[in-house]
Amino acid sequence: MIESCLYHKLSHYVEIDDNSWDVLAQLEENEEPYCADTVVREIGTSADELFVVKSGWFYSFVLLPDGRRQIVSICHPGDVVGFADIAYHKACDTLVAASDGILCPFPKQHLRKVFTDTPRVAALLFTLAVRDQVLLTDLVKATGRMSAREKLAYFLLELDARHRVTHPSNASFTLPLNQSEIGDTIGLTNVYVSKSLVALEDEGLISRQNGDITILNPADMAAMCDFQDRHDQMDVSWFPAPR
Amino acid sequence: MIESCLYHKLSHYVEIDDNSWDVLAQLEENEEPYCADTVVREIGTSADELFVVKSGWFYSFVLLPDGRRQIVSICHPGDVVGFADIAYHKACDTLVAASDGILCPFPKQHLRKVFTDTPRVAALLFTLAVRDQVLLTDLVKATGRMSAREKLAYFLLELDARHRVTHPSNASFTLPLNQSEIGDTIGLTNVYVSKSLVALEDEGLISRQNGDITILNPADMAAMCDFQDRHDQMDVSWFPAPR
DNA sequence: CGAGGTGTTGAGAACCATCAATTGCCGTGG
DNA sequence: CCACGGCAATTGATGGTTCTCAACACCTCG
Repeated sequence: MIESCLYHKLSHYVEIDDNSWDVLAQLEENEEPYCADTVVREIGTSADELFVVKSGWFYSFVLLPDGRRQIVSICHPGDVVGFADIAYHKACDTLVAASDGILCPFPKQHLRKVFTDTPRVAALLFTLAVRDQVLLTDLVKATGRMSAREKLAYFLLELDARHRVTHPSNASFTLPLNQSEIGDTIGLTNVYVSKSLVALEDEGLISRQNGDITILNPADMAAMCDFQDRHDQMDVSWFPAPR
Repeated sequence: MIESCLYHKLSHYVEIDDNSWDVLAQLEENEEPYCADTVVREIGTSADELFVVKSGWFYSFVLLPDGRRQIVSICHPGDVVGFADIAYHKACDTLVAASDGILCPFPKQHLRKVFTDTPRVAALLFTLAVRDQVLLTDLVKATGRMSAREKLAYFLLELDARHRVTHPSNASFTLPLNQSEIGDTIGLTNVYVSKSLVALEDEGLISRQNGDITILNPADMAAMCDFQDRHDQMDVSWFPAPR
């Protein structure tokens, strides 16, 4: 059993038997490196592949005709990318590399075998997809109903929570996104992201040192934006038994 | 084979063999009626059930501590509700009846049998869940990056598209939501929803007659908010074959 | 007739966007 | 080594979209 990001992340939630693992490992058979800011897959092009993130950060976004951009998903090592495209023939968003990184593409058709042969893995993938959906409801809540400072508190706590799954001890994390990208995620301008970050820092809620973020007061920040950690656990009780 | 909302809706996308249909029919075995504005399931309570909507409209929302509300999903007859809760032990949102209606609850544990015995149905449910995810990305795009008028154009077109799946000929549809609920969906106040609706009407894009909405100029409205119809088709090419 | 829910309209204020200028940083090339 | 350009972040001034508060009209239902 090879060590992998996907395994590392999933084993946080559920015990993966050898049979399931063989199937999962097939998803990471192929590797494709990408440089920062490279487009992986354009919106509207054929959506016949999904990806496992092996290293680096990626994100996907949609554009309005006049150039306004909304980032809808940020992807870290161990994440499965492209669930949204399973239901459609064409990609619903554009996927780009936020930093240098490696993706493992696998064909959508591969899922057929997963569903027929290893229902437990299918259930696991289902759960991952559904978790993405919950993350999106959190994002809707933020973009729809929060002030700028609350949006940023949510954004930073969410990245922190995700980081903690694989790095439980780290109090701070590196943020390889610029302020325009942050704004395009939570619905602000780059200018107001800057002003709000300064505000959070002045209040003593966070500190920053060249790209690294430290959450100084998680409790107050979480109260401020009603934050829920979606990454610490999942419900696997209904999963089919391992073969 | 009994006629049902679920069958009616799903058969729009994929041929459902008898074996699959038997499994799906089990999801609708039990019925529970709800009056308008009744809470079906509170956020934070045990999430061990999913629902098929048999009749009426339902929606689910989250609240911020100070009372701000964000509606994250609107559910019509034939929809499966509660995918988000599959990944967690506690419900992530509160589900209420928007109008009088009937739900068919079924236990989450039921999915185990679906995944082991009927992979094709599992794939179908997976696809429905993923479609919900795409609808959420559309909503994020609207709340994060659109003006009030654009948000409303998107909102109305989305409901219209959903309505057309089961009522292809109808040019207008009934909207059993008040303007506060509309605002809580797309991130506006009830006051500004009113003003923006009047604006759309003045421009000749829509017309209203006591609760019914008619989209007068779909093309211009769609261009205005870069609308994509997510309901006209789905990709079922990768599904396991019927048994 | 009165009460409550819903929608409309107006005035004022607040928050965030827009525009513009400045700083600092880094890599490049003279 | 220094000059230069480009990108990212910051800061300030101004303006606009939307929110808030308030009043009023309408309808339904008691």
